Amino acid sequence: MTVRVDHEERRRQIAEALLRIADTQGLQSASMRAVAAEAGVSLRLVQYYFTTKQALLLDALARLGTQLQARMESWIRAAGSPPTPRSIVTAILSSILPTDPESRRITRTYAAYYTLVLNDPELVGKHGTSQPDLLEGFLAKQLRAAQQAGEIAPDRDPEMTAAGLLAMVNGLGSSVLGYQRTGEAALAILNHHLDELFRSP
Amino acid sequence: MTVRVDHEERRRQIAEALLRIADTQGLQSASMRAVAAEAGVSLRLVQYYFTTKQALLLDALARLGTQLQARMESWIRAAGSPPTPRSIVTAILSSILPTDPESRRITRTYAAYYTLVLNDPELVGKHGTSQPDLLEGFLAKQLRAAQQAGEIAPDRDPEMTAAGLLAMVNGLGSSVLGYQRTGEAALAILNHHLDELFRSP
DNA sequence: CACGGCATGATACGGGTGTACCAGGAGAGA
DNA sequence: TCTCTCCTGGTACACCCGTATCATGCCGTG
Repeated sequence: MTVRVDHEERRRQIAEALLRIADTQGLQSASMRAVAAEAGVSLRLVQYYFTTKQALLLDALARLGTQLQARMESWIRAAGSPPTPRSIVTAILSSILPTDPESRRITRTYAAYYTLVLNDPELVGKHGTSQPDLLEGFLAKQLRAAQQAGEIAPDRDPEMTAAGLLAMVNGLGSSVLGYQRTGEAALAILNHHLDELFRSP
Repeated sequence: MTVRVDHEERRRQIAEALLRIADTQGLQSASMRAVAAEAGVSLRLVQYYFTTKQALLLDALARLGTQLQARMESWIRAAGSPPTPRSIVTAILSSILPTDPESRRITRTYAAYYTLVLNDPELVGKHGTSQPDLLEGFLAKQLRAAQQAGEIAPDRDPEMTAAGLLAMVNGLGSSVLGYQRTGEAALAILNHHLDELFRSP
């Protein structure tokens, strides 16, 4: 029953080669041949495990999402015990900011995919509700909890605040990747706004 | 002394064809041939007026910047007379949000250029301090004025707030372009945060 | 032992890309 | 009128792309 080689392992190896190229040279440089070379396999093998390029791109994107989720969960775990709503919110938002090599890599690659999707919407569209919406809801839930604990003014709208914070972090990330700001500066801006948000009314 | 054809007019015609393609099909579809066809001229002419593709890209980007600036100034003018700091800030931020065809076009095209620059930093790097920084400073100045007028709590840091707002609008724009939110929803989120910011302490 | 399917390699095909080259017409200055 | 510079067209070149095709090992199963 066991196949000769581990398909999943090969697919992972190839998909991660794609992500590596997307990070360092951009997605437009991630040709089938380049991915094959980066993964150390022949072009034919890339075709074999991912029939088409779009399939490869989608698979790699899914893996990237998994990586980001793992990173966020790790940061939440490291946020302190017991976790408070504020520490969770801070952990989530900071983990997205490109402040270290791993987050830089993830953010850069996401940005590359973003532009790809902009001009080919149905490439990724069928997934229905996208991850950002789920994250936004989770964040809003934490904000509401903090609100009930009296850490946030009661007249703040949790949904709007969550959406705004997420958008801000996204924009800050863009500016960091665009060399307009350092990761530390972006983090300082984020923390300033969190301090402003979390102060007893 | 006058040349036979108006060089500047031809260059504008070609560069705007590039921007039109970048908006509708993405920058990667803006090949020399496609731009020539869109502008209704021969490939040779595109080469003649812009020797290389990079020159064409840079010229078009400069024009895009001019268009955005004109839009912002127009919105500030329309913000009401006399303009208050709050109306100016609101006008600037709303004018960036992709809520109508023109702003959608500008934002989309900027996003396309952004990804291009990500993997070729020195393409646009020599321009020194970039426009966003200037805008951030201007915004901060308006916030400080509002602060002195008592419309904003005095313990807010104008620079940090300006940077945060700008990043938030940028992120909101991304989500609108990515079909995660409508332009109206993004505007509502922005206004909610502005209401929160501009309330007498 | 034979055989059928999985896994791999080499290479071909049609098309698109940026750029370079060659040629010619048209109007201005001598 | 001659000439020279500006402007324009057509086309060729070398390269890269995604995909398809043909061939050939190897291994488990009958």
